[in-house]
Amino acid sequence: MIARAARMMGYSVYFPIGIDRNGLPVEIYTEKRMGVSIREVPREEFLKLCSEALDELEGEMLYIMKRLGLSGDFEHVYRTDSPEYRALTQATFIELWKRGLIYEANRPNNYCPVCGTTIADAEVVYEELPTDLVYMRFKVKEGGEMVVASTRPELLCACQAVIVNPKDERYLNFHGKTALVPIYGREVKIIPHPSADPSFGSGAVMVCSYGDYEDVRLFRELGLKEIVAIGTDGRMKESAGKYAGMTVEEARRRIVEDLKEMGLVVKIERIVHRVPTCERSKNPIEIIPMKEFYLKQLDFLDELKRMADEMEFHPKGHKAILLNWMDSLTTDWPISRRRYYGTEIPIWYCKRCGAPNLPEPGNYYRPWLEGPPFERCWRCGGTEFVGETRTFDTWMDSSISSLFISKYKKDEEFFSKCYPATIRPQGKDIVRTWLYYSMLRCYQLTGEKPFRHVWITGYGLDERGRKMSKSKGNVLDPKPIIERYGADAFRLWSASEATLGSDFRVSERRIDSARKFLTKLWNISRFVSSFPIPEGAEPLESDRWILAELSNLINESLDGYRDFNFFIPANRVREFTWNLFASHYIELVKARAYGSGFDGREQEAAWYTLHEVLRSILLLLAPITPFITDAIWRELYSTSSIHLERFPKPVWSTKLSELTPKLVEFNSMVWEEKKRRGLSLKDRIELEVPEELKPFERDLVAMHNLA
RNA sequence: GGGCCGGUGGUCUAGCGGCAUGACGUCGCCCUUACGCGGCGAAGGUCGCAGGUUCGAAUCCUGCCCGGCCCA
Repeated sequence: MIARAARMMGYSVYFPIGIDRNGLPVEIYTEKRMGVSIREVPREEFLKLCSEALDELEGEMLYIMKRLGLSGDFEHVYRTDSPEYRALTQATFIELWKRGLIYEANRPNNYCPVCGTTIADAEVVYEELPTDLVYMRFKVKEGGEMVVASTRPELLCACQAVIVNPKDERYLNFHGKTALVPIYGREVKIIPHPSADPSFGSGAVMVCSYGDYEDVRLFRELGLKEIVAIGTDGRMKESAGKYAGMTVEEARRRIVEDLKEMGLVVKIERIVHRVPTCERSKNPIEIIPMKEFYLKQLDFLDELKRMADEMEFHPKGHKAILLNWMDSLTTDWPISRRRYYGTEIPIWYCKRCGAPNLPEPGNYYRPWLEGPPFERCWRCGGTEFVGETRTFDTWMDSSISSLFISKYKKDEEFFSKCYPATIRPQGKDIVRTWLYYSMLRCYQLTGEKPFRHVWITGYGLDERGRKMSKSKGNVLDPKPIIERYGADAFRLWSASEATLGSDFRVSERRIDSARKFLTKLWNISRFVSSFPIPEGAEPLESDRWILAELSNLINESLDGYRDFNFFIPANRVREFTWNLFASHYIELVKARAYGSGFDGREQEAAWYTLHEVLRSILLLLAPITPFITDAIWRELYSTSSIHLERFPKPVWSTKLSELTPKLVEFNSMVWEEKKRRGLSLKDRIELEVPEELKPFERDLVAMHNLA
């Protein structure tokens, strides 16, 4: 709709179609679909399976896009997993590496044991889950004991401190004393710290590496020494003692049993707790220190916020989602992933000195499979290398789509014309990823914003108002719906269901009512088409009235189109067409159009106006319902497509629209009166036309058979 | 705990300072020569709650309640 509307506003439109094929979701889908595990199948074979699964999905997607009438360039579909695209991702990495924006660091990170990889904060989703809050007895070395509550008792082995709120009177005399960690017997300090909430649990909190981000912060702040409790396989490490090798859940269960036996459990409370989970696998994540590559982002936030001000948001309010996200960032972006189906990190390490060696940008490199395109290590001159096996976060690819489509580093002239892109359409759920990362990466590479307008839609909700998601299984397959109701009905429904940016409920009944409007439009066209199209005519007063309303309609619709808010034209055109044009105007001029009681000049005026209004309605609807409008257009008005036309202009005076309420009211009054008297609508009735409506008198008399 | 968005007839939705918009559904009547996938009409609302500003508030302000999303 955006592309079609822009074209009708006179812009030359470039609408590339791209399929994002990288990343975790693909791998997880493939594992399920093909019944394999990424860890059991050789890498090359797994990649092949992914690629096959993707081809299937892509075929389906492209079919739906075409069937829906997307007016993009299907001749040149691009894919983010093509060698050209990946070469660009790698080239931009190499460029940023050279500029020192990328570094490797070992720090606690979100780790999904199921996916087997580090993930970024943007990929973490919080889930309310029931959890046991275990109240445990800790002996105090200096005498006495205290109760510590935790949802993660299996992390006792990594406990390095106990904190209490400084104002919490229960623990005043424990400040600075030493607690003994149950089972492990390690001595840890009892530290007063404001982040302990006296109202949660016992008010005493154990600080472990790492139960949550708070722990990470406290370890840093208090200078504690981290103990790695959980390994990348999701199992307890040696530091857990007898629990080593168990899964986290198993260890938790066993350690609680043991504590109970030792009489150290005071009570267990069932609570609902916010648990960070992996957006892809839906499993709880662990915070595990790992060595990963990072792209600097914190240093750029001020500039990015300034850039956000230069971009126009549709709707305006959704810029806040982006700014909120920027404000919540506290670490740089971890960009390396321990997965297979993604763009490879183009690095070979020197076997002799370990130095990372990067190739020249421009080609697509697969270091896990191929040798390096150079002979010697830049640092020590070594000649043997080992390739990096990790891949990039998929957003490293997706975030530069606006560079790829504008032929960045490939075609200077084209790039200078097409970058920044005019508009980025996307859902509000990927503001923190696609939108944010695009801004970050494109700014770092070009110093410019990636696009001028950002167009953000809401979520699709199911009939009960829940957000649709693949994991909840409440997603609707658009294919059968399009087949049942038609693409135009589906498009019209999607445009008129909710205003831009707000969530919309998917209901078949409503899609069906959009279809009914198209039938109505079809029938209106059939009626209008039964009259010739006069070259020109002198409109009568009632003709000028509907033309006045038409001017209003055009103005309002174009306002909507300029904001790319299709809700406005979709609903305004529907209302105008059904409730004014069909109900009132067509009825008003039917007699005149048929020529009964009017002369030829007057008849032609009606014909002219009917066609003029229909023509405008079709043009105004063309971006929203391209198929039916084009069919009618070619039948009636042209041998060429409606999609080559421009929007109509509001050339008629809008003055007479003042009379609309009076006219509508009068017609209703007559219909009601006839009904009241048990008259047929054809029957004669004695009624006076009100003074204001005198200009329409002859049409009104004919319409209602007034005496 | 903080932020954002929303709360309007049975359902959904517009309006965001001046008689409450439209759709779906419900009910009744109607072969009116474009359309019964239709036409006309009707019933149905203390516009989340409580205050305040104003000649006037669904609309602005304050507080609260409920729902959703995001963040800590």
